[in-house]
Amino acid sequence: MARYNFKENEQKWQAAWEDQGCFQVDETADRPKYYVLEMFPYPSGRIHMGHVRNYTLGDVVARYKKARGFNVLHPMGWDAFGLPAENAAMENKVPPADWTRENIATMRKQLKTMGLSYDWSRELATCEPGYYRHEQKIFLDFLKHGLVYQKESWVNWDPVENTVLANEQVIDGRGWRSGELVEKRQLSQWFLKITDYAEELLDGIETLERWPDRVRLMQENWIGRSEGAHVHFALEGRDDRLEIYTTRPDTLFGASFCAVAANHPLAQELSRTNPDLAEFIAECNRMGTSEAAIETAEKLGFDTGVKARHPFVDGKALPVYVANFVLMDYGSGAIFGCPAHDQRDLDFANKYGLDVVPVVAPKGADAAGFTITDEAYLEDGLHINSDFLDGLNVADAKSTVIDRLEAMEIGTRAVNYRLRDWGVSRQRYWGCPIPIIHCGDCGIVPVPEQDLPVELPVDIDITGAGNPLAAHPTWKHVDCPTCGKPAQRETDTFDTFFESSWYFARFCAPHADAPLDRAAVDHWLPVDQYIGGIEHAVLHLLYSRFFTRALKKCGYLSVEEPFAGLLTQGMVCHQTFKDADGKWLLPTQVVFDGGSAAHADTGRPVTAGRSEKMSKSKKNVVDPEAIIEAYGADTARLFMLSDSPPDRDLEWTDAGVDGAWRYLNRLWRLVTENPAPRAAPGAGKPDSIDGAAEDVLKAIHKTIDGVSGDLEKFHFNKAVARIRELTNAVEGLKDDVAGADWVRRLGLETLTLLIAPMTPHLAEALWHELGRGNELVADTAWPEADPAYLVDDLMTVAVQVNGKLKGTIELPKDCAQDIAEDAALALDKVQSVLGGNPPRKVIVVPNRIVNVVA
RNA sequence: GCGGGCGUGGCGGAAUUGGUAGACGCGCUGGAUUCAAAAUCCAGUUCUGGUGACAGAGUGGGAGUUCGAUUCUCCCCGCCCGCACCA
Repeated sequence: MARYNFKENEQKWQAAWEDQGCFQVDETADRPKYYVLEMFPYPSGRIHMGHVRNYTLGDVVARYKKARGFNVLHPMGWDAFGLPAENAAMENKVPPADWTRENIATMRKQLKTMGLSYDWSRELATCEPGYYRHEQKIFLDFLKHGLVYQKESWVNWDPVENTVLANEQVIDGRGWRSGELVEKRQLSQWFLKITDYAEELLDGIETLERWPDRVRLMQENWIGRSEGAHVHFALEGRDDRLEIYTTRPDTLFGASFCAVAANHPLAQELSRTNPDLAEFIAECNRMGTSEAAIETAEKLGFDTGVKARHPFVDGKALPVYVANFVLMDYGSGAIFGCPAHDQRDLDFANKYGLDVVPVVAPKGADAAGFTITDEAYLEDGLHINSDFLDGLNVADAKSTVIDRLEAMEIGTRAVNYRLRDWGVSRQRYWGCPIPIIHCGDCGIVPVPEQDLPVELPVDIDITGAGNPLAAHPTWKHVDCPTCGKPAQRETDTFDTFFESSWYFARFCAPHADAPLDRAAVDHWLPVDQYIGGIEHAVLHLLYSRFFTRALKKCGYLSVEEPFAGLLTQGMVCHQTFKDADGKWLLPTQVVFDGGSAAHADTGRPVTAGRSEKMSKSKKNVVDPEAIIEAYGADTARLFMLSDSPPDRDLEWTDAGVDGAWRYLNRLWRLVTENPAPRAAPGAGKPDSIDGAAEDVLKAIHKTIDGVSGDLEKFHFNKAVARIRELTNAVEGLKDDVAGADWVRRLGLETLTLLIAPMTPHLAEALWHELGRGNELVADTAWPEADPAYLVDDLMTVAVQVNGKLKGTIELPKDCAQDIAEDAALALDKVQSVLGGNPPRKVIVVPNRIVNVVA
């Protein structure tokens, strides 16, 4: 029995695709466009199973759409700036550029063994000046259009990476890469005005119908829109006013204090003459922002002695505290506290002995007797103790009080967002230099466009201490482009999410002189289908949506949403093992003897842990290269698609891989060991076809129909199941029935075409075996289902008595209800249950079911 | 705390708008082939009882709507994910 030779075939057909330029695209094709994109990888060194899954999913979509007649753009590139290159430089004394380029070469080679249908002529790497010079131009355009500003601000400082992090990069108070607790520091930073687009980004979510609800919701929460009011409190003995933000202006009559953040200008000012306050503020800044820190931290306040005048109650003055739970970067960094209707305010009031005045009482409650002790009342109700608001419900009171505040010119209706502007400055070497020059006389001077790119210096010493660009002896020293006097370059580089925020647009014309080629982006964008991990739900995917709008403002493109469809794939998981000492073990270090596992070398017992995401630290990784070497790319691809829906986690199992491998060989044998199908193609349908062959013929067309639908909806696992079912049917077809050869051949051709997007090399080999000469499946159209074969003349109808299945009957399609009823009642089992009595009722659902109610 | 999702055989997972639960695969059992093994092929495989035909139960648990519920409603349990001192 000849096994399928995957090594020979995979090389052969990859070469054939490349020689014929199968996957190179152009804009002139007279076919509808389809842009499918997978999130490009960071070139960390080698591809991992997550890549294999991601790129297999994308490749199936790309090949399927191509077969369906679309002009498919399917590019690949490298998200090549980032910290690991600098770490490698420190450890191995290799320049980051060399390290990155070597990794790219390795990973490109690995990806090519997977047989992915990329247009490699469009490959790009973000660390090359040919890419980032355009990024610098875009930044300067953003600057011109008022989308960029610099400001001194409190930032998240990662003490391990020695750099600033964006809010989106702080997970649970820790750096998203380092895992270290983030500190607050004040630095001068460049910001992109993503908040200008908060409303648009929020509204745009509605239009993203082909995005997972989960991601849409996460972005919605991240943007965090709330409606309320800004209110200005006059301060006793001072000229300035305190501006607070509240979503409950209706509770103003219950106010008993005001509080400002530790970093609030008022707190800062007062601390200069008050050492105790200065110490309190310093303590606040030291406090972590992690979950644990927040949970355990006491709500602390420091009474500044300043009093705020109540806007409506003459003579009522509220103490102004500095409080550790008030955030400077939300609202205006100041609040008023209404203890009766906010739990945290209540806790604070109880701690510091402040008044608790209820101003909303449940409908029908005795207003005079309604008191609050240790649980705040948050529900709707009617206002009490509130002068002109008394008797109103919460919504009406809000509206009324804001009208009054506006009339008095001490407050305004306001919408507030949780979203912050995107700080893009990073104190790193391996990133895109920010094209700005700081001049003592002229201030901030953009690098003139003709001087772009500002290239990274190659002779760099990376020590890990501080910013290497700032430490370079000459790089930062330039003459001011405006006045010619000595000046200094900006030594910060961009956050690496900057590069990935527009690469999908660059792929449309990756060799253009301008950042984007208007005709090309107008043709290709938006990306029709984007595929990648859920971990970018609020980072990359939100930044890209913002960038697209910003690029539109600068006249680069016309779309607002970059990704029309989004598929978020699950993780690739694998069993974990620990030895007796609790140390993680590689799967290869474990041997199974009966039901128990033992260490391969020592024989000591091993505990099998739960399946978790493949990671080096847990030692449960499987190297794709080894799998492709042992089984071939098609086996790996098929396995990735077979077992789990793409958005769910996938459990890697050796048995599953074996199963995929066995199926490939089964199909191979079915084609190569059966002489009849190898006859020349194109023979007409024979006059006589036996019923058994006719059934297979119907199965063929139903499978085409079903698989097409599954692939449209990305139900790859169901498509594989259907293909295997058809394989069983074709294999089971007896030789001696009329028309068997012809039907079998059609079945094998169909199977070949249907499986081609998933196992493209095998499909080419089968196509060749089927006598197709030099025709490539990659250039062959998707099969069409003949509607005539999709319907059956006879339907199998289930018969139930009182909802319990008693048997099935064969009925002509769409037959009369009384015929169905009679046939069902004629069943012995139905009769025995009825016991001679007439049925109380019979429900007939045509072509599906007859339910007899006894 | 807020928001969202999920729960189906030994396992991964299928089941149109409510209409034959367990497709397809993995694993397992028995058999064929083989000197033997691998590979391959055939048969079986939700659970319980029964040699068997068959009977009963069954989609996390409990109630409800319905002729009929994995699917819809309510309550509870368990697991997972996101956000989190957001005023």
